[in-house]
Amino acid sequence: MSSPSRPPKIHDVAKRAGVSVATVSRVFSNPDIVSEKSRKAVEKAVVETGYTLNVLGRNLRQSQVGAVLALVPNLANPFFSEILAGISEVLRDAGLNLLVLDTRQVDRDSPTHGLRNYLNRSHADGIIVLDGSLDPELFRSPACPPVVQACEWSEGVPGAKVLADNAEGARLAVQHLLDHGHRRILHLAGPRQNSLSVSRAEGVGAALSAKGLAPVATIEGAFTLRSGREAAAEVIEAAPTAVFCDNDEMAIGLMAGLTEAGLQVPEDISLVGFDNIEMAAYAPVPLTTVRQRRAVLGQEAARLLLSQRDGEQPETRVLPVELCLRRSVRAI
Amino acid sequence: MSSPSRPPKIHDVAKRAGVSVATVSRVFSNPDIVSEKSRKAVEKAVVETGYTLNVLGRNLRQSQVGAVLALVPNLANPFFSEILAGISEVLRDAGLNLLVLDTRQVDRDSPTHGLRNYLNRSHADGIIVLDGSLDPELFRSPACPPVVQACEWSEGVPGAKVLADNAEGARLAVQHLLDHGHRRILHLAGPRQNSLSVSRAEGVGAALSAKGLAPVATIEGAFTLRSGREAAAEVIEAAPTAVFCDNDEMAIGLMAGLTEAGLQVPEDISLVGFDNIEMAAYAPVPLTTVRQRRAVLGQEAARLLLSQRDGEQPETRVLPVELCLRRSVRAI
DNA sequence: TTGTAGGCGTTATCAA
DNA sequence: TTGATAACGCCTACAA
Repeated sequence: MSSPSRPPKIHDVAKRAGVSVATVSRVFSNPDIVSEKSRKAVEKAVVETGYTLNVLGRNLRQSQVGAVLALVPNLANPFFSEILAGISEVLRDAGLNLLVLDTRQVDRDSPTHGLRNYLNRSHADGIIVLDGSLDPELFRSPACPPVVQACEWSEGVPGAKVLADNAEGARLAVQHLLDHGHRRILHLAGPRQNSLSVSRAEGVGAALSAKGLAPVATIEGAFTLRSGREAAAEVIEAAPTAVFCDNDEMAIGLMAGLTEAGLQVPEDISLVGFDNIEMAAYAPVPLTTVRQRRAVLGQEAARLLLSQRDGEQPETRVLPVELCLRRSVRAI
Repeated sequence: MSSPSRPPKIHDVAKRAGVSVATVSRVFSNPDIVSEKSRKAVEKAVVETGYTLNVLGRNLRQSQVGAVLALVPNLANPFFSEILAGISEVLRDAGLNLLVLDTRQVDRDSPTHGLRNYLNRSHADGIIVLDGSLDPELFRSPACPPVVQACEWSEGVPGAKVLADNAEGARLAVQHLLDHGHRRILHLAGPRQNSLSVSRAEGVGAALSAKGLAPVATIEGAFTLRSGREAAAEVIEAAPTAVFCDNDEMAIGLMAGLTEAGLQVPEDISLVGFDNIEMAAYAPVPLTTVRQRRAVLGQEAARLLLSQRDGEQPETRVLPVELCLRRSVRAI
């Protein structure tokens, strides 16, 4: 408990406890194999010296970082925070830390400071990619630790994937609209090349084409409140009776835009979203939407990463989604 | 570029380039002091071997982790994600990584697995605390790296602080209500012991007492949408003409609760929030609120941490706030 | 059950 | 400008 100028090392503890450094080390990593007597002595010495394990030394020796890196397209976007919370939870139980990197904030391809330098076994023991717009080549280097893609994805990245059942969710949503008599259905989609947009467009197409229909229009948004609001004019022009939005934020933004233009939801236009963010229930008109469990998605991603690290085969897991009925859809 | 079973080390590069390991090291850390000839040779060898610097070795040698730890009360809460984005940005420019830890997810005081084990120079080069409910003693250990508190805080924690001007924000909000003729003002506050709640209550008190008034009631919420909605009954009972809410989520929740009870905002009750989350502008009634710049707060926190690391004195920085006028307040 | 000793990969010191 | 070498702090055969 004294306050030495230099932090105590394992050696100091050993000397004080009258045992070898190996014994001290064992008390930390595998207490059961050391005699009660030695263990007590070590524990006492640890308290007396104020020793704390130096993780840097251990990590170097064991060639492990003790942390997993999450690659997030936009750290400020609340959509990802719940996923991160799920990831964090599982990692913690496994004794691993969570590093996060905002892929917008990092040079994508600078050879010296770019993303590439993070994809290295000495930087992280594993990587969870939440950004589907990265160059798959980055992850194919032999120096790259195990990778799991979650939520968004891109082809060519090795490793496991966890996805919500995006196509099925979109299909459910549109089917719901069809069941309520809607025929003029508009799709307010995410960015064209985004993997989520692609899957959800599939689901939309599947539901509609079963009835011999197609969207009256597909508008490309940016998954943001603002882009939803800005789409209002174009939506009104296309005169749908219902709109399926690729996420809740665009739906709520569109709701605001429609209201400003004097249209009522759901009387004039029905709306369905995707995600079931908490705010969906508090929107001006509580939003009917597709729930995907973001925390579970994060947990699954972390679990898959751990099992991959333990040598198991990468697999793709598709998480079920379900429709959340509220008040933004009416029958016609 | 060959694919050796074991990753190349600095030694391999040195041999291949016909120089010493020291020279290779210098090419990475301080290229200018090595001759062009040697540098070229090393760079060539690096490419040929596919060498990447092993950060673990460097970190041990330099007794640094290359990362800063952010302690967040609830990683799933979108409020913090923007702060984290600000932190991340500044850290990145300084070549540091961001580790995040959800303080809810970690045993607060388990001696072997608890929070204490993270507050260690071998775990992180610095710590940014966004949780005001932690035991200050944790941060007083000599093994603890530099600390900065941001947003929430508690007394007794050493190091710098960055805060929004909470009292002034609350004062502005209540003054705004007073200016619109309101006299029966209710305060929907955060948890009683929370530092934000305390400061904001001060501001509320200051504005009201200047007019010889006091809140018609103070209700304790939990900063959540749900707690706002649940407060509706109690609010209605107290019959205020206006409510100041300690954050936007509670305000929007309350708005929903009031609407369900058949009251109109702002006709029957005016509402002011705090934070200016993006959703505030898209609430059923666009919410008048106090803006605090969360990204800036995060940036400042990171900057203060860096300057503290460089030996400068810890300081407290109070960031200005401003009123954001929308439609949830009307004159009476 | 315990101790000894070598090595994890890098950087910094010092001398050349 | 360069090279040899000793740390950095810990873990883990291997031997006792």
